[in-house]
Amino acid sequence: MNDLYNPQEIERIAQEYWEAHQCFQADEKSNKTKFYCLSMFPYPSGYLHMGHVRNYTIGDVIARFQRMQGKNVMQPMGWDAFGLPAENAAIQNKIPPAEWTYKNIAYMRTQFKRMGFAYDWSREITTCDPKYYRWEQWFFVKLFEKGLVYKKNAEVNWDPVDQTILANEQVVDGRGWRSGALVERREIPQWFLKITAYADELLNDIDTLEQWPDQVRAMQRNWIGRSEGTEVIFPISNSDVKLTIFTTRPDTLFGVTYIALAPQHPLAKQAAEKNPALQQFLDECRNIKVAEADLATMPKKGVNTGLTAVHPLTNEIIPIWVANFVLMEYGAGAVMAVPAHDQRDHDFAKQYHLSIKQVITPLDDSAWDFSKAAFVDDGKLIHSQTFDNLESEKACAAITDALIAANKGQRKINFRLRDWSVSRQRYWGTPIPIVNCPTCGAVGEKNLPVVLPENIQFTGVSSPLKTMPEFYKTTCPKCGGPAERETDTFDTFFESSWYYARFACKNLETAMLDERANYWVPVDQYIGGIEHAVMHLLYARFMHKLLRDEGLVNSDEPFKRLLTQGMVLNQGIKMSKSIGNTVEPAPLIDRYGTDTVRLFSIFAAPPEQNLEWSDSGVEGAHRFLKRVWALAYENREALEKENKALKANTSRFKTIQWENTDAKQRNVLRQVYEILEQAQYDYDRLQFNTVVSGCMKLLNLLTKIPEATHAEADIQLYIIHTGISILLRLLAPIAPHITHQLWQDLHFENAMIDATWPASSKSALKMDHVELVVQINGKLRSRIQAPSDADQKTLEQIALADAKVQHAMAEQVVKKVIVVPGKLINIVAGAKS
RNA sequence: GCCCGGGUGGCGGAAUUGGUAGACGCAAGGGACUUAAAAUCCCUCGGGAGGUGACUCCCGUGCCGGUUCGACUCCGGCCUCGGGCACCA
Repeated sequence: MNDLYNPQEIERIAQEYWEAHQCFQADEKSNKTKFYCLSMFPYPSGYLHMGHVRNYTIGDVIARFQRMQGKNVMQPMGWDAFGLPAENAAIQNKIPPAEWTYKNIAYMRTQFKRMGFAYDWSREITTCDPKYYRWEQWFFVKLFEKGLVYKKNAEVNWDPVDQTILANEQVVDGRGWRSGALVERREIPQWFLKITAYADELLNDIDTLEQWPDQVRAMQRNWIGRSEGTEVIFPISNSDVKLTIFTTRPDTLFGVTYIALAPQHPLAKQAAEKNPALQQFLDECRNIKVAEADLATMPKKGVNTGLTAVHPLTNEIIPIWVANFVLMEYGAGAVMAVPAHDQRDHDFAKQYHLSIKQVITPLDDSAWDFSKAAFVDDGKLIHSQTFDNLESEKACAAITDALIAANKGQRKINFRLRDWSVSRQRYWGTPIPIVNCPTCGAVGEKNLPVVLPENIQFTGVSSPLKTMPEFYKTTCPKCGGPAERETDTFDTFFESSWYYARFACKNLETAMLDERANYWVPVDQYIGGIEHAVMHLLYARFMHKLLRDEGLVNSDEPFKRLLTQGMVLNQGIKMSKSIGNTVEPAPLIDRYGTDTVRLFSIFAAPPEQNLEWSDSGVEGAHRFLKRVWALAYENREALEKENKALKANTSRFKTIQWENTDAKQRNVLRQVYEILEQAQYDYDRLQFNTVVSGCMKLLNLLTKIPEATHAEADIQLYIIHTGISILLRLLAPIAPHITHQLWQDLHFENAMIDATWPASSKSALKMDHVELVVQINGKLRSRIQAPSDADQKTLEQIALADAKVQHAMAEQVVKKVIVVPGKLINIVAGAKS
């Protein structure tokens, strides 16, 4: 052992030890409780950044902590290897996406290994590997045969110059990022998965996810957006066509003054054929990006179609408009507008001078100025024929019943959630295993995998697959006749929605999953960025239910406990290449070692919050580790000797007479155990930054143990021995290398990786006296000492007898005393009445 | 625009969930050691006022209001920063 902390050397030694003993290879044969710890796998962008370091350190701390709790831990790692950046790199550097991706993976793997993460590398998954995606293709064909897959038209961002489809992020100010051309919405046929068929279950099961953050559960609920309402049929005047709309406020039906259609609504398109102004408006709407945020923030506009509808209950004639804010994807792509009782309808009505008709009046009969705003709350009906005087809730039911009786409507549950579009018109993705046969139609491919050709030229104009007859020309699996493959590929969310299960049986070649998946899944702890709170997690939950219904897993949910960690910021803004404020982990590891970088990223902020980068904070973390090393070195000989004596059962620790020892010494030992208890609590609630604080406190305590008399030498050594053994084990999940080395050098039992978690000590924690705070009217006035078993009356008496309390009370009288045992006494005082 | 979070010293954050605001660390200032520097160690450190002094008092958790014996914590209304919004992952 060296008296200087040399991280590079000890980190190499520790990692070699773990490797040689295959410490992190998980199997299913253990009789310990299993614990599956999974961090969201990364996109292999090329190098490890601080966000990765933080994310994966958090996961590793949990995995190592659980292992020390005696669990059979599996912590795997893999690569979410398909995606847009590889195509962009291919255009820029003229390298095939596959080559670029594999090179990145190889480099990033070495960086991960350097971090000392406790991964079972034998389970590594790469999603662009046909051995992985063939099962995804197989499963898709199953779903296709089950009728859970269908094709329909959907809108995409179309770049007319590059002749390609753009991702939302590739559209900048309405123009293609490379060509600069005005982007258009274009309808193309796409494959969809029927996630809406599982909407109710996905919504209801959120209640079972008790160990997910409430925030994420709320976001998922809102995304699914279940709403109960009524479908109302409005016949079009002088036509057989009937227009269907969905509303959650049928009580306002008599206040409808116009109907608004989505620009993509078939009726709008039909009306535009004879209406050039309308056609121009529809064309204008084609220049809006597909993203909902763009739709919602642009100025509200509309055009009158000239068509009218007939009110189903009054037979009034109602004008039909087209409005750019109506979503074709939601409800029926048309809304009944009630400007008196809906703010957006109100704004639109004022803008285009449409009439506003009040049908709801506030319950307290207060006046409302409808020229200023809509009255959107529930109330009492007026101007609604026989429904007058009904309150909103009852009126909704009554009006819906009347519509049903008249055959003009029905009850309807609507979801905001839309079916999952899994087609991407991109090259670098999993080929969709569908063959289009001129006689049989779309047929699922039987001969799997459909391998993506990797050695290609990628230019960014269209997908190379579309120009490769050797790829798309095939024969129909059904009739054997000539046919063509789909050239679209899957959304990369598809790969990331089932990888967690495949880690259980990565090399399985005869099936997608086997019984091992049921051993490991559900994941006990899933860790990832809050940016994945809705889409990734919802798709993975959906996929899990599909796997269950196919008999491949036997649980309902994939992730038992979820931790969503914050981002790494530098000077208050997200670290990013484009802003140029990134901090490279590699040079820091070279300089301070992995343990320092891990320690800092754990200590600087709680996992769920954003982390502010600080160079001097890293120095501080390093300083702490050096002090830990120094403390161990100072006590090395004594501890080594004592540990050997403990093994030989000749230690004098057993003979210590605690009752007769100085209170100062017992006090130190009590604090050691208080810190241990707190750290345990913090580990359990995943607040690791305060675990580090606790370790720092413990170190400070152990370096300042009060001078012991000669007779207390054994006691002092006992405290040091206990303190250091607890400190090293508390720190081991966070800084595994230094603790591995010190544990060994001080001759503690076993290797640190196999050490057991420290047990608490009730006797050491026991206190005769406690300090309580005395408040007067909630303000801190004094502190008192009291026996820890004193009752409320006694505490009250001690508090009132206190000199400072008496001084502060002066002329006031006691009105009430509140006693919080072990904490405080609050005296409610006031002037004599 | 809609949904979901965050806001506490000069800075990162703590306060076990309504009970001592500022733990722990960083930065800063002062001191020790050193020929010097680095490293290390010790002390001070939210703001204001008073006292020679151990100390005492007042203010203070984005802003305004409320509930409570007591509010960083709960409720209502704002301001502000961030995440997501279906083809970035």
